[in-house]
Amino acid sequence: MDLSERKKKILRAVIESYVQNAEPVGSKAVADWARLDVSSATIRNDMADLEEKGYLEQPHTSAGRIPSPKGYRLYVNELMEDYKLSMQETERINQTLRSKMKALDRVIDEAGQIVAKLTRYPAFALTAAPERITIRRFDLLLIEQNAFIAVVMTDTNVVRNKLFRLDRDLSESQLQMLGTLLNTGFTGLTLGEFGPELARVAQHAAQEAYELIQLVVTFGAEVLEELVKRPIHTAGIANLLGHPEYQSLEKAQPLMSFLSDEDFGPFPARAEPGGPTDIVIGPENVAEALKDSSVVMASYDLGDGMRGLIGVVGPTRMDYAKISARLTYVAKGLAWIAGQGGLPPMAPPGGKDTKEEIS
Amino acid sequence: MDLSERKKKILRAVIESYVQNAEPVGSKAVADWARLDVSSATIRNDMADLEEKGYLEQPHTSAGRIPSPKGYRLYVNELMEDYKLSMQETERINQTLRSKMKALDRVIDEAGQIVAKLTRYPAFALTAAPERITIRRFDLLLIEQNAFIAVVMTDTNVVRNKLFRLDRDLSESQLQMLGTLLNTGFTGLTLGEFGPELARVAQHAAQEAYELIQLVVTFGAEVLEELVKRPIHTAGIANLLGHPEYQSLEKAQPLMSFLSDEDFGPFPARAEPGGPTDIVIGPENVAEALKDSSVVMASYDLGDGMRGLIGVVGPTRMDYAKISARLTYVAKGLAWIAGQGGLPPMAPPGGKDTKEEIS
DNA sequence: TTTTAGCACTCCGCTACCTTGAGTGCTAAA
DNA sequence: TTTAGCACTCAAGGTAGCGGAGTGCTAAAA
Repeated sequence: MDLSERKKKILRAVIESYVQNAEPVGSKAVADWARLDVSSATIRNDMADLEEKGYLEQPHTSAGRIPSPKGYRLYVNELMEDYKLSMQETERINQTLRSKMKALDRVIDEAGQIVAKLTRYPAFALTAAPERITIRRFDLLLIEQNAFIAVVMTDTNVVRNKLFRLDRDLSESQLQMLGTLLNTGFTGLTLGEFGPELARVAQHAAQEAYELIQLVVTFGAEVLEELVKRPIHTAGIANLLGHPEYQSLEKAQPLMSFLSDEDFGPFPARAEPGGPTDIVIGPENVAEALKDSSVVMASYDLGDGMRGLIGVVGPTRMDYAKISARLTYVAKGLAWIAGQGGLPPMAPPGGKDTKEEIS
Repeated sequence: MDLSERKKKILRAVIESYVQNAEPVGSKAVADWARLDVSSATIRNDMADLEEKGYLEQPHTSAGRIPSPKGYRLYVNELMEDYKLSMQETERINQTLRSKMKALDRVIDEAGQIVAKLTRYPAFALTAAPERITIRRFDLLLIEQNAFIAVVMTDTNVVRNKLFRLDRDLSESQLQMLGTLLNTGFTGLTLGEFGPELARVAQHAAQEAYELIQLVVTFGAEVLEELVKRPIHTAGIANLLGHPEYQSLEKAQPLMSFLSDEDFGPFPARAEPGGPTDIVIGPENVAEALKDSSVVMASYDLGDGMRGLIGVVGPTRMDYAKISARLTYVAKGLAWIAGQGGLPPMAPPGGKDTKEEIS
């Protein structure tokens, strides 16, 4: 089932031409595109063969060929050359990351937007917490007689706070006691273990104290839940419309709705942090709405067991090489920021050398 | 320039039919819709008059009439009857608000999504801080020898935190001193006043201490900046495609891009908190991309000088009454949540038979 | 055996044309 | 002032014809 060198070149030419022009590619076009010193008739024969083998498709007789998902897959696995980011590109990404620099939380929220702008495809970003995430510590700050701030920190170093107002007064020492209770009773517990422990405490503690405990513990549970549920942030959904395959509303709408739906299901994030991007082509997607589209995603390490995932969704006709390169670069930048505790990268994280490329 | 009673009825019939069916309305249809005991010919004459006066428009000769922005304006100001939310609707909104209940911060972020789902139009949500917002207090929590959490709270009771990691160790007492410095030097300052004060401190303080101060103060400035800049959260942009006026890509795309653009400029939020909704029809909008669409928004009070704004964007052909009622209701719910310090409303905030006031 | 040129064939996309029907404005009568 | 009648207009939808790109096949050339 091995393809001859020439056929591979033809397949590659078809894909790259189609990626650029979004139009079926004819034998003549291939002859011009790839400098194979054979006539279009020869290429025609080879293309017929490639179609029979399932790498190419024909929208209709007398149209050119377009790559099939299988064709894209072969391309991604074997034929694709690494795309080198140009100096301008890396500089642009660096600047964006630097200017958008805020608390890491926000960076991740905004990573999607950055990627969407960068790739002109809709993007998504999410963070994945380890399954057994727990609260590491509670801190309580009295700010008025009847109001305090609860600050909780998970064992993955995520910090969240919430302001509580009560209808009665509270002393500093009461608050300290409450803090001690929380830190001894409710740290190191996973989400599911909160309920039983809370019930146990309900028996010992006074009614008043219990109410406070419940309040703060509930908040802690919400934090854990949010992290475990890993909500997906999407950005640049409107970018879809810029690409010809989504010009017809019937094509665009389902995908847009799918992406708008806050939780489009736990992605099968196979990609290893820091590793190569994960490319899922057309029908390889599980979600029905993605069957005609491709997903490219990069995973990165946030430290403390937390992982981040950013990716884009687009037509199967994507410049996988370029998108991959950019995603990887942004992912590296984010990991860098996380590792540095918030300092933006002042130089390209990966240290790449540059090659001329068409943008 | 006063219209006869019959002409008003005709105008209203045209608008309500058009809102429902999205198709130009003919004289015959009006005759059926509104039970005026006159023939279509009579209505035809009146409609011609209404067109001459600028309340109706004709897409082309031999089509029915559609309302002009001026017509909608008259309708909204005088003809529209208050829409009563049904029991099911209020119950549904209540449930959503209750189930989405989290820290107020998140609620506001999600308010847009709730509204988008509720109205089937794209929605936006933002909060507006008073101009002269300041930091009320800093709290620093040591969590490891070389890491601490900074918690800042504004005078509008917004609380934000950030984790700092250092490359050297820090003692509890050092941190306390730092906290005192911050709380004496940098509370009560507006964004612009940070710089000079920081410069002043730079002269007195030791290099080491200054670095720390700068770190935390910068974070405080970021918080203030975020609140003042009031970023707009949008949701449900894909909802646009569900409406016939955005079926053609040329119409939909500019608006979608506009809405995707994180900051579509400071809205002229004329609406008073708790007051009636603000309705901006078609060309009344300043933004070019909105000239063919309408915006309905409701403002609400978040306490401490903070205000929230939620709204939807849709075709000029909107059911203004219904949308207004729903927005007002959600806005009231949010104000309620804010006022109650985070407790979800267990009963409709306004009473079940609430009549929404719309001027 | 592989490559090439030639040629008939297919089918999409475009334009031009026609038909249909809804809705109008106008006129003259009630 | 209202109504009925009628000619007129124009968008939408359907059909026919064509031009062109690209194919598969065949037979000759390398």
